[in-house]
Amino acid sequence: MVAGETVLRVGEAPLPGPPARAVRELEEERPRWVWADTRESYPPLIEAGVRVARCHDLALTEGLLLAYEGRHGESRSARAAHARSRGLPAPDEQPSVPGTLFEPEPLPAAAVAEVLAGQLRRIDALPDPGRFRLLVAAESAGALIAAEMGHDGMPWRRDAHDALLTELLGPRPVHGMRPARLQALADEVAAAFGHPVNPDSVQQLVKAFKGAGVALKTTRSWELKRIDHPAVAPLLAYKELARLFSFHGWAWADQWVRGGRFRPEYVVGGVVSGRWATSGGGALQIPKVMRRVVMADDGWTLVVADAAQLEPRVLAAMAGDAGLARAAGEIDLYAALAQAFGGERDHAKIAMLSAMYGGTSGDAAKLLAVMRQRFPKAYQFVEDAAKSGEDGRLVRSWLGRTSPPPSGRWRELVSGPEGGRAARDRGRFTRNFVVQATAAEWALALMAVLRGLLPDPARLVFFQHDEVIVHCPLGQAGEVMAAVSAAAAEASRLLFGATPVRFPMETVAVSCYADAK
DNA sequence: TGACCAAGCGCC
DNA sequence: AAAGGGCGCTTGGTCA
Repeated sequence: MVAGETVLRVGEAPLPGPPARAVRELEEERPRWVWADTRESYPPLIEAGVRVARCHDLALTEGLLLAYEGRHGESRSARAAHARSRGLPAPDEQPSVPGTLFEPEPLPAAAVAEVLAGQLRRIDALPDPGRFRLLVAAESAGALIAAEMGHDGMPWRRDAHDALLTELLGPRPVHGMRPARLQALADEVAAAFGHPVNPDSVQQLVKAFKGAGVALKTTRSWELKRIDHPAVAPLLAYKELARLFSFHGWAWADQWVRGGRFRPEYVVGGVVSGRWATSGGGALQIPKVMRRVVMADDGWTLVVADAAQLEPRVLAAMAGDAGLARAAGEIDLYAALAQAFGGERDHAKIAMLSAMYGGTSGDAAKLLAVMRQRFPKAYQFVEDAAKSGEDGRLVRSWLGRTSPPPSGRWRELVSGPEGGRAARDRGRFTRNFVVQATAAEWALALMAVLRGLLPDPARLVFFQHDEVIVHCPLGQAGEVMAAVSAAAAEASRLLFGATPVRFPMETVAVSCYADAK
C-alpha cells in the first residue's frame, strides 16, 4: 500500500486552487492520493473535470483507527473541532484532541506524510492488517463515490414530482398554507370530534380522543388502526400525506433538486455500523411512492441492482457455518433453509432474523432452538457478539470496524436495579452490529469495484445500504449489468476469499425507478 | 427568540 | 407482512 503513494499538498492554494491540471497528469500513473478530507479536496477537482481512481482519506482512516483502539468518541470530537475551525456547525462539544489532523490551517505536505506514516504503522501493528487495509481502501473509495454522486446527482423529474404531489395533495399552496386535500382531511378530523383539532399535535389528538371516550397512550398509526372512531380514517390519511408534503414536497424539491438532478449530501461512515447517512435531502428515506419521478434521461436507462438477502449471507460467510453456507449458495436462501424448519420458509426467515436482531416475540424462541441445533456455528457467532455487548466489551466487523464502547451512563445503569434491561439492549446492538457492519463493508467493496468497471459515461447515481443505481446510455445496459455481477463476485472474494456463499444481485434496467420492483 | 427534546414514521 | 437493529427529518411543545 505504501508503494506508489503520492502526497498532494492539500489545500495549499485557496479554492479553487487544488492543482487540477497537475492531478490530471499524475493520475495517469494511478497513484493513491492522500489527503486530509475527501470532502474538501475532491469536489473542486470534480468541478474541474478531474476524477481520481484511488485515495487514502486521513480523516476517515483516523476515525476507523480510533474506534478500533476503543477511542470512538475522540474521532467525533476531533471532527467537531475540525468543523468549528472551518466555520461549520459542530455536532457536539466534546473537548478536542490536540495536535494531529484537524488543524485550522491547511496541512503542509510534510504533515500529511507524517500522519499517513503514523496511520500505516498503527495498521501494520493490528492482528490482521490486511483486512483493515481493505477497510481503509473501501471507506476511502466510498468518500470518492459520495463526492461524485453528490456532483452527478440522481435523475429527478420535477414535472413528474409536481404532478404526483398535485394528484395526491392538490395544487401547490401559497407559503404557510395546507394543500387543499390536506385541509379537507383536517376538516374531516375536526368534524368527527365536533371541534377544531390540530392533527399535527399529539397532545391535542390524545385530548380529543379522551374527550370522545377513547384512551390512547400514543397516536402511532398501528395503535389508531385498532380504534373505532370516525376521526381515525381521515387522520391516518392526513398523517401519510402530511409527511409527503413536509418531507418531500415542493419546498424540499426547491432546496435539493436542480437541473433535473437530486443532489443529497452523503456522509460516509455516518452510522457507527459503517452505513452511510445523509446530512440533508433525506436521500435514504425517500418514500417508495416517489420512485416514479426518478426517470432516466432520453436514450439512457437506470440499472437498479439490489443485493438479495445480504445479511444472512454475510453471517453464513463470517461464521463459517457449513450448513448455512450451503443454503447461502442458493439464490433463495430462505427456501433452501426451509427443510430444516419443517418445510416452512417463513419459519426459516424468522429464525434467521431473530438470530441477527435479537428478536424474542412470537415463535422466535422455538425457532431459535432449531437454529442452534442445525446451524450451531452461525448461532454461536451472533450469541458471542451479544454476550460481548452485555459484558460491556467491544465487537468488530469482519474487516475491523469497531463498535463504540458503552457510555458511562450505561455502566451506571447496568449495575443498578434495571441493569438487565440495559445489558440486553446493548447485547441486541452488538449482535446486530457484527452483521450490519460487515454487510456495509461488502456493499462498499461492491461499489468500489463497480466504479472501476463502469464504462464512461455511465455513473453511479444512488446508493442505499444494499442497493445501487447506475445511470447509463441504453446501449451500455448489458455491459453495466455484467459489471454489477462481476463486482459482486469480486467483493465477495475480497472479503471472504474462497467461500461457498453466493451474493446474488437482483439487477434490472428500467427507464423509471418505480418499475424496478 | 432560539435551543432542545419527544413523537412519529420514512428507508434499509 | 411480521420481528429487530440502524438512521434523518419535521413538527409541536417546553424552557431559558
